[in-house]
Amino acid sequence: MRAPRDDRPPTIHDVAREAGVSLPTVSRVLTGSTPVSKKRRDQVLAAMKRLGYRPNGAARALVQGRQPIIGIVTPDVTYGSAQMVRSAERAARNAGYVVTVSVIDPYDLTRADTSLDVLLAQPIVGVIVLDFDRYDLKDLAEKLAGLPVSTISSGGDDHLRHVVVDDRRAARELTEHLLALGHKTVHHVSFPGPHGHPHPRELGWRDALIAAGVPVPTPIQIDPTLEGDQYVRAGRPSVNELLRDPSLTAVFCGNDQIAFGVMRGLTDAGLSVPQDVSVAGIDDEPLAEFWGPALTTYRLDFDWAGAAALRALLQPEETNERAASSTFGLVVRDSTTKPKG
Amino acid sequence: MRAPRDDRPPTIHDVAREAGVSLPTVSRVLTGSTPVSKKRRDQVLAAMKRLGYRPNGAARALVQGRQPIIGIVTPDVTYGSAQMVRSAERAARNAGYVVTVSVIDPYDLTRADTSLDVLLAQPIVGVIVLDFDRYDLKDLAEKLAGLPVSTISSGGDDHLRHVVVDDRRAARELTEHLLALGHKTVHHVSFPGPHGHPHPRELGWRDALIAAGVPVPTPIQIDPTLEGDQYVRAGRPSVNELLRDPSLTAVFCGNDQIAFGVMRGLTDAGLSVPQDVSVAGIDDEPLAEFWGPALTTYRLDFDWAGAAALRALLQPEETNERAASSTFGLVVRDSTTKPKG
DNA sequence: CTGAAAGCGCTTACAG
DNA sequence: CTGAAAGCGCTTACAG
Repeated sequence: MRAPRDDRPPTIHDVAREAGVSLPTVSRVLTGSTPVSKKRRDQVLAAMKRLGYRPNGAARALVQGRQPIIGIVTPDVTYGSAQMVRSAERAARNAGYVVTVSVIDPYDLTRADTSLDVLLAQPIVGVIVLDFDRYDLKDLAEKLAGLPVSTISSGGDDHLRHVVVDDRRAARELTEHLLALGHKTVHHVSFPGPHGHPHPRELGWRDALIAAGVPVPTPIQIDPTLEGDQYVRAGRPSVNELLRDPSLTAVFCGNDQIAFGVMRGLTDAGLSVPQDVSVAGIDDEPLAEFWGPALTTYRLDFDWAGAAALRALLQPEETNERAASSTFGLVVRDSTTKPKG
Repeated sequence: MRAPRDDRPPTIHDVAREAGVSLPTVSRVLTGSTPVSKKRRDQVLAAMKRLGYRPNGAARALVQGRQPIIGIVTPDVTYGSAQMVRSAERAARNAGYVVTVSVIDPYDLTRADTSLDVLLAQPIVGVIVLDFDRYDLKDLAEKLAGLPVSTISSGGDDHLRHVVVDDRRAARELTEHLLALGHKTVHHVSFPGPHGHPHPRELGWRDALIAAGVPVPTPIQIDPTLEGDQYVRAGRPSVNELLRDPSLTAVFCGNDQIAFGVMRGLTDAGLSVPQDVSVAGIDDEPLAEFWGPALTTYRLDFDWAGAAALRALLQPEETNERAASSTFGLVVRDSTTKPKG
């Protein structure tokens, strides 16, 4: 039944024999759980080196009942999610965990299923779901049932540990900023939400328009199957649709990438930003301030959120945090101004 | 010794009892290795559902001797590495593996050590190292000794399975493009290589200048500890250094992000691109074509490379591939032109 | 400080 | 098609 020795890497057993000590002794120098005499410790260390021994995480995990792996599920790899992944990864590593990232496209459920199954077949401690808003909640919740899950979303869900990055509020404030400048209304190129539902960013935009009692233009939808780094491509063509409304003076875009594309499209159409049309994004990517004109946008707490989601997962008692750091807020730059005339 | 039942999730054993079948039967419906009668299969499935059973990957891994996890080590999360991670992840998933990503900063070896140790303590099949050029080879190779490793680098290493994305050639061709336009020489803002060594992109630039017999300006170094998405910030300040040389007419930047920052800095200094100074990047990020002016750059085979590195890891016999697809090559846009006069 | 033994949850020949 | 048993590599009480 046992595979021939050479097929498998050396085990603790080989090390023990090589070092002339018992199995538990090897284990002890590995874990440091119990003191081991210097002499034996050195023998063991030398034997490990000679054999090229590497501990088998699966075996260790089996015994200890849990494995230091945390799964991260993200709908795409945009600036924001990359930031959250990075900060969650850093926090996880500091806590002794390793992070496994699965990009699960809410618009490609067949592949998504495979991805999730592969992820969930791993011995993981729990799962962090980024931009939870974009998933069809029931499906995902069912799949994850029984596992510790922490989510980052715009609103939070009472049934799950969650961290709130308030996209909806950000979108509302951004829209209010444009209205306050004197625009009669604000158009919107929307970031895709879950199947058939608007993203909270679209809801926040709508909130502001309705509260102000101004007309609500039909939002322009971009192709939801675009890859995360291709949103900029969606911006340019959407300009054609925007320009059908001659009253256009201000656009709020579902993220900075889309805004970059829209600005480019407007320029190509002979319009200037912000003189003819004001444009705002959301995310505050590093390039936003370097664009010409520098982009008005909204800084979200991505760095904070990743780490907070990890805390929520590991320490449920202190859960359900809400972004409150000073890095959250409107960033007014050069791409928005008063309407002409 | 056994932990109280309620502390641990249900096992195959619980399912077997609940379903009134034997242990191997449950295992068989799980793996599909052997046919199971419809009646029992249904009983088992129902029991699993009732109990919320989820297979324990660690146990499975232990038995099978290998675990479907592949580690990816990357120095940062820039556009190129994000692309490679994505394509490797996709290929891995299709092959039934899950991918674990560790961002390991070549300039922060203390943290790097922890990261690597956590990663290597996991039961992984092998490791893919992205942008291998940026690491201090000996250290890393020693750590990874004995594990299957595949690398993506500019040159390849005979001791390791590797995939070549020829940065050096790309940098050379880009520099040649600028020289061919009539520039007397080309300045360089360099992308950080491994400690104390130039990155292949810098070498390629130097190759071209030396081959052309033109003077080689001192390359401008950016802060190597910058995060991957912050390179754009390095571009602007480097303009001050560039402008010390009054003969400046062309700059090749170590990546597109740096080029964006440099273009911004030049504009801020009252110079126009490309009339006063030509600027080229390397990577061809999605934004390169949307920038004003659209950036001349070099498209590298990131998508291909990630998948190829996975193949090299899993099928060493067909290893050591070299980028050859049609997506590899110079992309001339608006940011480069002939020198004035 | 050290060793013999049991057990983590699962899969895989083996024998029907 | 099905069940009893061994074993994957490691850790952890237990007994000295």
